[in-house]
Amino acid sequence: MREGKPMGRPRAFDTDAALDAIMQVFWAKGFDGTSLQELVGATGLNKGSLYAAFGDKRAMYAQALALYDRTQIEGSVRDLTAGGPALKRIDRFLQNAIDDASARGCFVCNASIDHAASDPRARQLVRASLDRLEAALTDAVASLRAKTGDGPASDGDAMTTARHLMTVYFGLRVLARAGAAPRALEDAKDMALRALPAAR
Amino acid sequence: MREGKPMGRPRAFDTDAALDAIMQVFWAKGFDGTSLQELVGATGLNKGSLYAAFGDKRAMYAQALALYDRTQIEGSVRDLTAGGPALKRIDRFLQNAIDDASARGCFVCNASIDHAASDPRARQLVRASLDRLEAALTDAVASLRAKTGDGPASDGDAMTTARHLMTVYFGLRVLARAGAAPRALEDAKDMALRALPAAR
DNA sequence: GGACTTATTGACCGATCAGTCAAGAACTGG
DNA sequence: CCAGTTCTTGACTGATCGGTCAATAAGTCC
Repeated sequence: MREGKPMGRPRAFDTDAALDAIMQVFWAKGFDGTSLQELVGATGLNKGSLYAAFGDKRAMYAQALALYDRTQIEGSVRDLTAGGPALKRIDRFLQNAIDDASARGCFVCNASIDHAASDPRARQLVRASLDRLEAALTDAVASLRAKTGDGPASDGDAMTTARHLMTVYFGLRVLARAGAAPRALEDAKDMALRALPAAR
Repeated sequence: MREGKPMGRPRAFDTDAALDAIMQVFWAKGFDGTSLQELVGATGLNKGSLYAAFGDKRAMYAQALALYDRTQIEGSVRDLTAGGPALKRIDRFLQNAIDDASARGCFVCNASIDHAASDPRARQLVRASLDRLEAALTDAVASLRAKTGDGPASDGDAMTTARHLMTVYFGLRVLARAGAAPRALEDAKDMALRALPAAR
């Protein structure tokens, strides 16, 4: 389905591109820090079109979060579960948080503090992204253990380790956004990697 | 100095109590999420008095952050550097982040994402609090190593470990605010503690 | 070519935003 | 008492907030 053109006047703009622009602004400035005017400026659309296409501000934020999950989180998940040495995959994952030059941090992390506390829909999307990340990290840790043959390596242990890594990841995101020295962040990362079974 | 009463009409309110009320609101709702009206409501003062006593909104936020440092951060620093088993002190420090029922999280952590990115003054205060925490954690880790006699225990190693713990702390704060299951957070905490020299 | 449907546009809405100010009240010093 | 100083109060500002709407444009369907 969805074959023939819909009736009525066709959209004059690319919905995906507009949502991407919206995501960039929310990502950098948060929910309360972003005004409709800024979204108008970033997308080049006018207010009416934005509301018609995406709904109200909360709905725009939710869709921006969903887009972040579909692109950025999905990218991290793919990298974490791809081939190659698992230790390297995990290292790169954490290093990305340190190297983020844009200082926007992680949208999911920002949303956790910014808006997820007051908006159930945002909270739900954040939780979904966190679960996906946790699963991907668990996968990476499990393949790490499998390779090094470090005991029976129950899934529970792998998940515990993954949860630790995810906590470190979000901590790095916060500290990076606070302007911590990269050296301090790399110290934290190194210590986290040293706690991995393969590094024993 | 500051002996005789000042001239003019005396303040009818307790400045410290008012600032505490201001801190509570900013802490829970962030900078952009807080309106002057809410501060008026929380303090019981009217706008004019607030501006006369604390300056504009940014200045109020900065003073609220400073108060947080003087009270909450100072409390954590004291607990971390107090007597008793160092492992227990560190454990309690992390557990506090997990047990936070108010879901306000840590004001410094919230500020890092919320406002420190756009306000140099706030950023500076955040950095100061982070440094204090890092120093206290380094102290706790050092006394941990000293007790277990785990090698020469250079200060550099202790600081590296402290940075890891601080990263975990902030990660826990974010995930707790996002509504993560306490079990997941305790898993992360346990893994972090297991990486400590005394636990080897 | 109408009838119908949808998108665009810019003006418009009331509410709220951060911030100011003049007038009066409460104090000290003489 | 009066002069000087500071604090309180509430009304007020212009700007901006999120959100709506009627008029018009651009398409499809018959």
